[in-house]
Amino acid sequence: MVVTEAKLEKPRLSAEDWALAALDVIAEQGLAAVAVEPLARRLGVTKGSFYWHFPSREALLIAALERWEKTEQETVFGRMEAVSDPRIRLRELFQLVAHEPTTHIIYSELLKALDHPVVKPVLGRVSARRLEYLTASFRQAGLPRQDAQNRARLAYAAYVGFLQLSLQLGQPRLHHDEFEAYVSHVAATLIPD
Amino acid sequence: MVVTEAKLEKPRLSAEDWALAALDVIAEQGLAAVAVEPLARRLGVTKGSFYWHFPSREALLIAALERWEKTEQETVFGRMEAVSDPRIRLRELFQLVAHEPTTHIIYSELLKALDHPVVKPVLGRVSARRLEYLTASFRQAGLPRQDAQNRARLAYAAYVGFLQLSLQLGQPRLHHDEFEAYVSHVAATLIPD
DNA sequence: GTTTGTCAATACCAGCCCGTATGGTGCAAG
DNA sequence: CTTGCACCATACGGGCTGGTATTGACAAAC
Repeated sequence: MVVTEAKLEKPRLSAEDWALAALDVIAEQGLAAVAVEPLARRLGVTKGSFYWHFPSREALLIAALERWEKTEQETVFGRMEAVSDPRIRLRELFQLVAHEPTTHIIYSELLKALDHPVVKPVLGRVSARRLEYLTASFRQAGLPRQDAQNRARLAYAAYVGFLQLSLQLGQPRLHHDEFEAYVSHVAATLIPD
Repeated sequence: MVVTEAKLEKPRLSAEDWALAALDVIAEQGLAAVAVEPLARRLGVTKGSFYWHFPSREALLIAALERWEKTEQETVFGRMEAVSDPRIRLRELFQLVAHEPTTHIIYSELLKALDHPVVKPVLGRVSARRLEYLTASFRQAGLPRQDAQNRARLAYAAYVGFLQLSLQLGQPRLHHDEFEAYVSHVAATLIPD
């Protein structure tokens, strides 16, 4: 064998390992917590390792966000492209928030770190893509163009707000049945007949 | 005269001056930027002054948030209590976001700082009060209890999301006419006939 | 006019982090 | 076996911040 893929014994990190670890920290404690030394401790090494793989902390953030943006696009859009009926797609979107929340947690954390110049363009692209997709879905559902655009803004704002309120604030602490009822209500309210 | 109220010549700060300055910094650069030494520089004094008024940085945050919570309640609710028609109240709420955004900027910044243990209970109370108020308004507008609660959650999530997207991300960069059209659309969509 | 209380300047230490410089491992190819 | 590369440890300097301690200026009260 050319490469021994036994990662458990000798960690021997790669740049991608650092990027993944950074995304983990973002999901757990936010982007501000992505510091080199704590990350190194977390990975069982020291800073010396990090500065071999990356020239600076900012380079790590860029790499991590780049990676997240790719997987995000594949995950969310891949799952939603499969559904042809636009009315059901919206239900799927809100379902995803509760049932597979990892990507959305990172999105929510990045939303809190928009001050950082590296984050803003990434989230700008992601949000714009999602908004366009929503607008197109509402058009397919029968709304005229202006209404579809405004409805998409409303729906996406509701998505973002619900993320912040539930993940960050833990405010509407809904359990399963309540959540399903809420999703149904949202769908009935926002999706045209 | 007992007290010389000439604040311009001799600053001679009080604890409230520090709290107000802290709120300014929160609105401008977020809660993380509220540091003692930069604040002192901003006020033209040094740390020695600060630690006479407050025992710690956290005490300053508590005082600032306490003050914000009070004025927030007076401002927002005072403005909304005046309107009797619940359907118009929602329009007013969204209008406030655009036309008098200072309080909402702070709310948005605090939303980004929910990690901090001091922030969470404050925003929890504020959000809960607003949600209750919204729920009551929707009930007054004719919705049954469950629907009113879910509609309030939806409306408030849309409010929060729009705040984050517009203030932080600058994503839907709407000018006046577009914004008015969006508000009308939201009202038409969320408010029952 | 001395005392007291309020507010502020200065100096200082500890903690955390970024980034650099340099030396030290292991493994794999020649 | 030794050379080289990939990866990591150690040590250091500098910056920024929180917090403490001490002293100083200035007004009002007595």
